[in-house]
Amino acid sequence: MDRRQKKTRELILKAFIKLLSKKSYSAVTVGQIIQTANVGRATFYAHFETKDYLLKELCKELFDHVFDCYLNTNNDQQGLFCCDAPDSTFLHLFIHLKKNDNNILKLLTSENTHLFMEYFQENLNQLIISSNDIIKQKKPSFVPDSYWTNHVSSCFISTLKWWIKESPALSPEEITNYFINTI
Amino acid sequence: MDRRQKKTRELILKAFIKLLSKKSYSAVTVGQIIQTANVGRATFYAHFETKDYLLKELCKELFDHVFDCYLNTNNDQQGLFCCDAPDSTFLHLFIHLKKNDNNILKLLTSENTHLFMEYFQENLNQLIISSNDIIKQKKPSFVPDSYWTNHVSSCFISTLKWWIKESPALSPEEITNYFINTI
DNA sequence: TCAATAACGAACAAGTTGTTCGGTTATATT
DNA sequence: AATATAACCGAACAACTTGTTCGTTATTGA
Repeated sequence: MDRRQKKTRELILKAFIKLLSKKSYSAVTVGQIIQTANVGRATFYAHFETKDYLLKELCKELFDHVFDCYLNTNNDQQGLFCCDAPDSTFLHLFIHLKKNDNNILKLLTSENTHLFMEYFQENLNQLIISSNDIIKQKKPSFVPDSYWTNHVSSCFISTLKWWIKESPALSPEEITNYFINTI
Repeated sequence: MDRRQKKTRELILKAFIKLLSKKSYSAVTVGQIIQTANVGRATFYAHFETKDYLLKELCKELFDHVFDCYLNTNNDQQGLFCCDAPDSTFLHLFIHLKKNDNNILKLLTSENTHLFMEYFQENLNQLIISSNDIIKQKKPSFVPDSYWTNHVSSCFISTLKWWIKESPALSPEEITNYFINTI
């Protein structure tokens, strides 16, 4: 609605991302955020109940973007990635995550994995359930659905973390290959 | 050495465990710990540099215990678990972790997974390298060693978390079965 | 017994979170 | 263009953390 709201919200989110690229989540203080964003203290708390909510909102924006890209398969030029090849879903995710490297991936590096993971898992559950990805068909019959979902998303996250930390030079395709074929 | 030191150390560790069973790591404050342990503030900081170090020490004690149990295969009565059956290592771990359920497993429930995981991974690396577990032989040739180690320990942790959260009634044997056969 | 050493606990600085409130500025509407 | 509304400002605030200091007291091991 109000232009001021959007502006302030974006300033805060960008300041947050900027700070997250320099230090870990728990090391970022509200004081630093409002200083970086050039925003009043009361304003911050008018927008975000707490720092955790800020992270959650950030995750929400990121995943909304990523998953929107995945679901919009009817776009013209984007058919390159959005095809019916069975393992394209995860490649797609790896590609998007790699693109925004410095901004997004820092969210995985430190102790704040928990919140990120929680949000990611929700989305991934949806994705796995609603898709016909090869991953879904690979589920062994002797494990419960929830175990399999949990397993897949955990492996995805750990692969992502390993990628960033150990071998950032590898391509999304190679990482996808590791991911799919170890499962 | 000094009896007082051991006593204080144990009081602090026990107070910490007690508090961890009620609330999450980040919600536990040093003030609460020293109050529960009946120990002076300065004393706490004489023993542990910081709260993170306290957790690390706790992890160290736990894992030393668990891994000692695994390595001491020459005990008399304990041959039940410590055999040369290929997948006994992880079953062993699941059993030990299940035993101390309320104390240890709470460490995995919340946002402090990171520190726990870090410490666990160190130990697991050692274990995987030094053992001839079936897990080691299952490594696909196309992935690097470090990726595989990371993968296995991640899956172990996520299985553990799923176990606690979703199906605590399952036996260690069943969980081990899930774990081994999805990898 | 006695010197060393650990624990006590109060007080402290420095930093953090989240709230309040009166004043200022931008916005949407008329 | 004028105005009511809503957002922002920012200073001040209470409450709580962390980690340190230091003089005093109690325990230990030799």
